[in-house]
Amino acid sequence: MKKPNAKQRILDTAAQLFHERGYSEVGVNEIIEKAETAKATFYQHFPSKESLCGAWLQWVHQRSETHRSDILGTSESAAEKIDHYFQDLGMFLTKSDFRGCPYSNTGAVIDEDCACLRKQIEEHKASLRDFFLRLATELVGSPERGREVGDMLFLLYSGATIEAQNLRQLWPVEAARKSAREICERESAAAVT
Amino acid sequence: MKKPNAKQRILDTAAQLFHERGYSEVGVNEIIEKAETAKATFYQHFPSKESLCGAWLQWVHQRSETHRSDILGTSESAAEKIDHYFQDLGMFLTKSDFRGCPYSNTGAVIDEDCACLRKQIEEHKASLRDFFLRLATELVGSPERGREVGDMLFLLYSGATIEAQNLRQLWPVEAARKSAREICERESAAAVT
DNA sequence: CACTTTACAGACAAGTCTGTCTGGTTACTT
DNA sequence: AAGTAACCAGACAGACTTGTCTGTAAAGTG
Repeated sequence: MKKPNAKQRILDTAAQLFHERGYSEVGVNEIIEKAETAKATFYQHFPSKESLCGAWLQWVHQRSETHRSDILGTSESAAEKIDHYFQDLGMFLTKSDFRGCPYSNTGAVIDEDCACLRKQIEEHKASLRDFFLRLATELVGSPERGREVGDMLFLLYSGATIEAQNLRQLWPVEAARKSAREICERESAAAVT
Repeated sequence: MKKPNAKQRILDTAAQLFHERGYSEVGVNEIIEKAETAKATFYQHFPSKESLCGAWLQWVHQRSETHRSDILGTSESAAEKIDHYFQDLGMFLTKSDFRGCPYSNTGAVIDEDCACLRKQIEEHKASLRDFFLRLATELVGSPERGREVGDMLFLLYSGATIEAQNLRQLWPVEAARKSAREICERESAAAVT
């Protein structure tokens, strides 16, 4: 159980701290201290704190993309996959003390000219939206209706995430999940017609 | 057109800056400079920056409560009131350059021990949820079903707000509005039965 | 062995942050 | 006219911020 190299340690530590308290509330000094490394080493690997934030968000993106494609790869029905995803959200939020979406939390504190980070947020959200769009289209058959239902699920998911964070409670996720299940039932029934 | 007193100037300036860039990204120095007042005056009226934040959130809460009770007071149907509220959200976000909910944005950057601010967030969200709950219950008749539909609308509203902020685009609000309209149609049709 | 990469410790710069304090000025009220 | 409350300018403390720089030590590679 050797400890990983400095860059990885910095990234791991930053991931934890950024997620727990938010990008703007964590300083480089704290990160290197907790990562047990030196400031020179930090700036050898990351040209700035902002670029570390970018690396962190990319890492999160990769994880969540993998998670979604794992779900898409199962033999479950579209409705089951959607339900599965909401269930996992609940587990994730419970585990991480109700700190919600790293992208939304970061987007709320960076200024307009962090174009690179903004783009990452945009791309992540587009990918998440697309996930729901695909499943909804599979569910209802029609692409037009699929887009509508997909966006609805996407917004329910986002709303549940942010309100669970605000209230430090799980019920928004459970309410969203129940709503999603209801939508799936109705839409798949309508699709048969 | 005399300029208002110092306290009001500080509050107005802080309201603008906090909303534009977020609580944690705006310093006391900038506030007093833009409000054209002195630091001593600031601390004469507000014991701390945090208490100014509390005053700001309270002010926002009052405005939004008034807005909601204005809507509730009209002669429109429940479905029209809900649609009205989503429409107003779109106008608000467009006007304020897609900076979303002050409460969510603040909640993402304050730490766990700002109990006072946390409570304000909780209360505001409870009041917003209650607004949708009342309208949904009016719409569907049954309180049980009203709670479910109300929560769904609440989460759609929150999701639309946060994603419009993340993407700097209006479509999440329009999608949520359309979904809400659909829900209202269906539920009120079901309620007649 | 020599060379290069990686990492370390930490001083330092230049600025920011919140909050305190001193002292002086304006304006309203009695 | 005297007194009081509000206000203002700004120095100051003490801690924090990101980022640079110097110099050293260890580890892997030819």
